[in-house]
Amino acid sequence: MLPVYAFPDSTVPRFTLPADWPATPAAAQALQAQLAAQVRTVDDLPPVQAVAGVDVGFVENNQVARAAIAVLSYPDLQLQDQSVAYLPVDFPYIPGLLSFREIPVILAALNQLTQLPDLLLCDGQGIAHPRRCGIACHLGLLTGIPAIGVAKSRLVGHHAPVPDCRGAWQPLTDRGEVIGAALRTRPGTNLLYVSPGHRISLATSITYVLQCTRHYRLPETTRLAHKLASRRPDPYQCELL
DNA sequence: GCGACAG
DNA sequence: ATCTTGTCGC
Repeated sequence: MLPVYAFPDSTVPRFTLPADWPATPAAAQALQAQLAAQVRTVDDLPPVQAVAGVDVGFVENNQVARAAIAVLSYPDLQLQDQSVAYLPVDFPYIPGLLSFREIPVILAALNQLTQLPDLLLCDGQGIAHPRRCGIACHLGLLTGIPAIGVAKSRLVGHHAPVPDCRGAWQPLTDRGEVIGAALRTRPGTNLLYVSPGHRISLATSITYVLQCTRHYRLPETTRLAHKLASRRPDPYQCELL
């Protein structure tokens, strides 16, 4: 029997929200301008042995946010660890300010992991954002973990038509700069919008997204996290709501 | 003023 | 995101 007093392990880092976490859209937008300056889009990642997919959903009439994280081994993509966390919602959904609504519950889920990933695949944009600070940038900066933005639709930017074959892509451009890629991960389906979050380049981001994609449009990391999330919570966790 | 607008 | 059955197509 494991001694309960030996848990949680104090050597595992605990992520917390900064003391100056914004409470209003105006404050959030101002903070993004500061954060964007700290984002690094050059490759600076360790040998990737574990990749995590993050998925956020809402329950209780959208009053409670639910974050699910699936950690897979890389490159074999076998499930290594998982966690689901819940937290009351305190910020509205505003295009461009998604991270302020989802990051609190994501940090809670990360803190429940036994093993931290070397790379994060986030649902949403990286620098393909009006102020170049999508949720993947924000999460990458707060955790220090290299992150990639993998969005199912476009927030900003434009691109040329993408051939209907897996692996094809076109640069996503906005105000004269390349901010990401419109990537085809599967023929006959909608594109994926990939952009660097933090500590990774666009080219490397595309490579990892393709490596994490098998027979479906979405990466296995995201699919497993989503499956985890939609799974009926056990009686024990129901008591916490 | 009129569209566009991650999840 | 979420509400939701069947159905069109490879």
